[in-house]
Amino acid sequence: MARKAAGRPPEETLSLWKREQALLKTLVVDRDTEAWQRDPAFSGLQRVGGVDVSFVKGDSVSACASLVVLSYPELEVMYEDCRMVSLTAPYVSGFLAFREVPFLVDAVQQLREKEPRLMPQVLFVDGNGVLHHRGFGVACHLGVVTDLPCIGVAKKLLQVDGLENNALHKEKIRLLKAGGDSFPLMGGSGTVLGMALKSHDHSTKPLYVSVGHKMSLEAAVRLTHGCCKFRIPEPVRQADIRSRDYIRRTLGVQGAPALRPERSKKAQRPKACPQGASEEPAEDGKVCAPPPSSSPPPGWAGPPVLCWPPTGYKALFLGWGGQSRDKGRALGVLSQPLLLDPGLEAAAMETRLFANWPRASRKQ
DNA sequence: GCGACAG
DNA sequence: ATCTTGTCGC
Repeated sequence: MARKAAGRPPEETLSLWKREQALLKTLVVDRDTEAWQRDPAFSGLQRVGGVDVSFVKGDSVSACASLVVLSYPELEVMYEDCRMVSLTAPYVSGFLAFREVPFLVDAVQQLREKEPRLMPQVLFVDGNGVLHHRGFGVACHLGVVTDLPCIGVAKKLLQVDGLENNALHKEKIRLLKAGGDSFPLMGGSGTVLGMALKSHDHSTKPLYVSVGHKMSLEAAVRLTHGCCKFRIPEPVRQADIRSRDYIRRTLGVQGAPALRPERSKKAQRPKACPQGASEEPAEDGKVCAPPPSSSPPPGWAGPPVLCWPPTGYKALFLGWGGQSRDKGRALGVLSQPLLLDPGLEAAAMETRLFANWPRASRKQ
């Protein structure tokens, strides 16, 4: 049953939260504490972790918290823990940790008890570290509470302490794309709060890396770069992928997207990606086409239809034209390959990365 | 079109 | 976060 979000907490609660943040902030260690962090090749580093919380669509309480551990430098998943949780605290900017951290700590604790040998030596956290309203973001919070080195990786700039996503910032991003690897994010106080990082070649949109705990900013940035196959560091990306998949498997087709209205023929033709959409580089040899001998899944009829790629992917995926058994009526396409039968779904997933998608022409 | 607002 | 989709900028 979908539940509603809790409202914004009273000021009294926020005051308590601020006090707790101030208290825990004194425990943050923003320098390298481990030998591998200073090694040029991170020699001695064998396990990197990632955490994430994914939500059930239309339900602000049910979520899946995940913890994954990957080998380093291979970046292969060696441990995965996904669990459904009921969130209590609402999301309030600046207080993300109070919403998500308790469940992540549980996951770390369970790993500590059951598979201590798989304990990651560093955790990548979806969100900021010291780049935060009060210098104590979710990555610091999780780090202090678990005593693990943590790196904060945000996908959007948190505009705080004078940092602004303004024209100057955007200009720096353009320069980044052309040349450099990263640029510092300096707060009003003159302190470097984090770094904007181009996580791989051809990346358009930077990551915002900041110190969580027990690690220097330099090492955090360097390791983040070393853990990126795509824009998002692999540990966080795997945690995200797996928690979303877990929700799909657990809730089944109940959470399946509804049919979208039919698109015009013109609209169905492949066009250029929206600007900035190509966050994952295309892989060679992966072409979007219907599987050789495919037929519509039960309840669907009609030829395969090429659909728009989901946001963030330079990709196509498959859907079926025809009628839904349940939802009835209009010709339409699936917004996700979710309702395809298992074989077809696999095929569709394989074709998500499309090699020759035309790039958007940039207007100068 | 009000601006901001990590996830 | 979740949706989705032309875009840009003040």
